[in-house]
Amino acid sequence: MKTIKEQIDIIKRGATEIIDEKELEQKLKKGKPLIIKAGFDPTAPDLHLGHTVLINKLKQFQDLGHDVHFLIGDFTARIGDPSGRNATRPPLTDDDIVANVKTYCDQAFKILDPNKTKIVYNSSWLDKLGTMGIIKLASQSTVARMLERDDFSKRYTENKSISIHEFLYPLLQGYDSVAMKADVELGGNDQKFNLLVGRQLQKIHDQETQVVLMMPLLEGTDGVKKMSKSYDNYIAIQDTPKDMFGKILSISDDLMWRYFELLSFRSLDDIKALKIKIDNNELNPKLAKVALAKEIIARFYDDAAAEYAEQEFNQIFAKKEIPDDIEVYEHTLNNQPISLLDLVTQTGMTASKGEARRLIAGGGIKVNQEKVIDDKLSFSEASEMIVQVGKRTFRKIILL
RNA sequence: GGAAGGAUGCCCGAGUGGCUAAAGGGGACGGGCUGUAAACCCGUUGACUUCGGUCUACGGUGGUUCGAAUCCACCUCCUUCCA
Repeated sequence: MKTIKEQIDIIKRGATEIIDEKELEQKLKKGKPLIIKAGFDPTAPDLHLGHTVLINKLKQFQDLGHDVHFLIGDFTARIGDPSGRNATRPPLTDDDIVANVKTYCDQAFKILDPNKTKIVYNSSWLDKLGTMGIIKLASQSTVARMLERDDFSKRYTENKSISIHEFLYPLLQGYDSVAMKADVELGGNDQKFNLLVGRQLQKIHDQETQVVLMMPLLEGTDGVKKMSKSYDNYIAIQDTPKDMFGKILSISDDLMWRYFELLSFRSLDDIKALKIKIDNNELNPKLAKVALAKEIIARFYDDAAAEYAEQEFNQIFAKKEIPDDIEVYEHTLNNQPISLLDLVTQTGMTASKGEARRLIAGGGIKVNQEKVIDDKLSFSEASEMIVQVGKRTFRKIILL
């Protein structure tokens, strides 16, 4: 059993803010496992590295002997949460939710211990709330209070619409904490308001207030926006080792440190030492990035997969060779010649013939390692070729 | 319920009858340079095409006109002010 000081150090690592640290200490002093709450929306079954920042933290709590509750926000998912986005999300069906939750857990359990994790659904208490319950809940906060939330006040002053039910989400999320008697709630930085509502409501319900632990939002591979599927800047847990390697290598050097801080299990001292080496030109930043990529791949696959991903990467990009396992596409000629434009579009390498034409004009398509110059190129004889679009899309095409 | 303003391509945004597949910016993609980094430079950014054009597209539906993103009518949605 770790001392309270040691526990707090582990809990604090990487966190942006804890409200309130003293309360946390007091809770820990009781020596009982704490109820740790973290909510997930079962809308996007693809977990990405951004989610793992939080899951890693849950894992740490778990290792410290606390009681991790993985909260599935199935109630809200069935309504279609529009918060933060302009476009409303389509509501999910029950079947969708069941399927999503399964994929969710499969992925999360690559980090968390399934035997020590309780999965709870907020529909199990929110369904019972009823209209009166919701109105009562709504009476426990105020419009002014809601407008304190950044995105609400911003949208309000910008004359953008805010639906009434959006005010309900923080309240429902807060009510989850009441129903769960949460001791600690984990959330992203952007969740601060909602997390604090939990404390407020617990107070009203005469409960001990939860400690709120905020983790930074991980930037996506573009280094600017938060990692998110909708921005297409994410590295999914289910990405192949090859994709993971490529995506991690393509992040900027600045961003690499952020990833080290939030995703690597290396000690902070270790990371600092690495940075000093690079600053002194003793180490190519690329090599640090390779190490990071391999560490992460090994976490979700294994060392061999990480090794192989690196090899393949070097083959394609360093040596500019062609990868081993290329998707094969067969086409039967039937005495009809086929144009490269058609071929490349049919295989899905380009979205349209127009795009293919433009790519050729810009020198972006190669056949058997040769840049294609003529966009009228076509093939009439049985043959085999490697077609490359851009830097990373390869296809082996067999003409019969 | 009354009044006013608005909706344009992936996003923001200019455009008030033909020269508009629609300025400009962002993003994205491709090329160059590199370490598939950043920065920078160049190019592309609706589909089809026999490369002559054809079709689709400025919230929706109709209309005026030789011709509409642009004018008119109705509708939908958003915002503001008044009640």
